Amino acid sequence: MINDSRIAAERLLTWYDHHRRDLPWRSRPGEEADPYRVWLSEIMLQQTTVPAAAPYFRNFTERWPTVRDLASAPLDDVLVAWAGLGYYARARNLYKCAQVVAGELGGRFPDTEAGLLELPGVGAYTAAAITSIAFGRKATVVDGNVERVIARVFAVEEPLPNVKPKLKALAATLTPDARPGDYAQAMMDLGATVCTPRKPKCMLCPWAEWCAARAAGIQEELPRKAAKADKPTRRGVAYWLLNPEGAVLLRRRAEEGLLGGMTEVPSTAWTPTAPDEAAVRAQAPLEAGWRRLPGTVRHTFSHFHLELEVVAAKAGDGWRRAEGLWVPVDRLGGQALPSVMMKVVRHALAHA
DNA sequence: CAGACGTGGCT
DNA sequence: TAGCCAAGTCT
Repeated sequence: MINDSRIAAERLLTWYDHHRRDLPWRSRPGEEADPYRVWLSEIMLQQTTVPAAAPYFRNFTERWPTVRDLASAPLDDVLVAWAGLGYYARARNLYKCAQVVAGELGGRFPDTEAGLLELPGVGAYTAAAITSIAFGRKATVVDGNVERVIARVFAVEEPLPNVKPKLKALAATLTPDARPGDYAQAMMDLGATVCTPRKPKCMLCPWAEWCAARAAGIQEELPRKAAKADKPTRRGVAYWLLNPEGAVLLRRRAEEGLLGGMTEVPSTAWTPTAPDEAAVRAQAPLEAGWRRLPGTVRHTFSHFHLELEVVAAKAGDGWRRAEGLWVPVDRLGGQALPSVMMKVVRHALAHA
């Protein structure tokens, strides 16, 4: 058990100094942090791995070097740039947040947790991360990594998510006054590289000698988690429609909800049982000689599986009556197509 | 407050 | 293969 939090923090920071990773959003030692880059990276990293976020971060910062640049961009450009990263509400909130900061806040991010918490898309974790990393002020950062480290060090056996408040309170008892940003990143790095979910590398851990879970031999079992509900399957039919000019019919999804504001290949509703012939005809964007393409597009969202059949047709003279936007096939890359829709596109291109 | 909300990589 | 997992937030 850790009985001297000051010594534990120093030990962790020393470990961090020797194992600091070079990440695109991380400032060099001694270099002043840019709150915009810290904020942008933290939003992108929510529920997202470092390798997945890194290229997006590079693209965003190259295109929009400041929060004012981002706020000045059309929302659709931001959604196109975000396409493929997932959790699209983050992109919409990112844009809203940029408007607020560039507008009423005069281009400066709040430098307190309470102030940051007011911003769209910024919750407890992100507020603490920006406070400590961007502004060098003390804050207790608790993400999934930190929860795991704390659950193990203190051998907390109650399951997540109910035990979150307790883990945060325990984490706060360890947070030092010195080097807030480095400490926050050290805790997360420790969880990401040493105190990993499976096969933790306890031999490399700066806190191994104080770890209660390790002492009890239960480090791989912690943190315990409540069982998750299994995912239902929904089914639908997507419509691949080409006009005489070789353009594809796409639509913009509703601003709220799943894939909100993103572009899609038109489809029937996604329901537990596949739509029958009549339903497919009724929901088609146009009367046409629809023919079924072989195969199935499968995709898994956070809370359900999706199976899409694809039907294809060439639109006749009345093609202008279809609702949506016609996009030439070679310009689909400029659309805000989420991954599931990219799968549909690839499937149609391969089989149509 | 439990459920909605993406994706890709790893085991 | 099927499930688990990643620097969470919003409603």
